[in-house]
Amino acid sequence: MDPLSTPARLRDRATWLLGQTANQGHRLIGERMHAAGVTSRSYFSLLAALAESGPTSQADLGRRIGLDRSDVTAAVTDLEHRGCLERTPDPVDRRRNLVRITEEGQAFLAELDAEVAGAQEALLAPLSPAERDQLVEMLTRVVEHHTGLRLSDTTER
Amino acid sequence: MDPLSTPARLRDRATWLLGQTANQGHRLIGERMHAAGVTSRSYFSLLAALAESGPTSQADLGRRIGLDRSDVTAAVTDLEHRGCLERTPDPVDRRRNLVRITEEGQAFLAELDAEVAGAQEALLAPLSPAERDQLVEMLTRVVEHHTGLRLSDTTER
DNA sequence: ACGTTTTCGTTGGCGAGACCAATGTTGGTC
DNA sequence: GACCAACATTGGTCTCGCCAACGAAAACGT
Repeated sequence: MDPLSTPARLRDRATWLLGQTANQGHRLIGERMHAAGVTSRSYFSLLAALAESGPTSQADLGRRIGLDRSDVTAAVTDLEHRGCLERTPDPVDRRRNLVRITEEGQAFLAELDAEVAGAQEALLAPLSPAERDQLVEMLTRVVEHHTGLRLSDTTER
Repeated sequence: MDPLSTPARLRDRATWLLGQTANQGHRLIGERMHAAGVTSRSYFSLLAALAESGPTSQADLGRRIGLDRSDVTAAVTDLEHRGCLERTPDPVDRRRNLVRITEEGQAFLAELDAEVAGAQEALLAPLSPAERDQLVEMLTRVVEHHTGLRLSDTTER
């Protein structure tokens, strides 16, 4: 009837719903990041990886967050100019650049982290806390199944 | 510990999990579409919308599946060359092109539909049927909340 | 009846993201 | 010492989503 309704073949597909939901999440995070002065979503991933694992080579950094080495280079260069991290040659292996987060970068990460947390809240607003946990658990299982990664916290029990 | 593990700040976020899952679905569908001779994912959406609602203008078509008018033009042109649809000027409103699906297009849609269905199965393999229903229901609620659309089948009770 | 506004299809282009290739440098291996 | 692998960097391609502008045509307001 409604000439503007979404085709049933789309709206019943989990893949389409996942794409729509992921788009909303991207949009919410993008808006908040942009307000914080960041154009790329990967900056948060980079800073988070750095904060959690100390000085790292750019290649490891990219492998960890699923970013191409070339894209890591560009992002690290920009973040370096902002004073969020330092890039120094590794004295042990002179092929590598040791990237370490600065205090300024940690403060910026905290700011972005708050924005990201707010985006979660906004995205999952129509779901109860129990449902959100359920959703995260199911998605974790699906991602683990297809990537072979272990995302579950096996260490914190 | 593991130097290649995903940062906790990412793997615990619903937005990141949704993005990862959507990417997997995206990849599965892309592979199957490519095998069927289609490079763009929007072709399925277009054919589905046409099959479900009869002859439509390109603008309505785009609004329905969330595609820009310019991109609709390119896709319709290609699908027309493949013989999947016909594009004729609307005698009532001569600004519009009436797009209608051909029998060949319906057969192609059926083929793509089978591929898409297979991708669902592959993506949600680690979930039980009840969990899949739950996931779809929750995602539907989230998408409805953010888009204002009514995706639920209110007509089929 | 007529000027204004809106809609339509089309073309062209922009920017972000993901990906790939080549290059020069350095480490490791045999 | 020769050969291969990994690193960071540059530069390129391709897809998507989006926007701008255009001419044609319909709808609207007075």
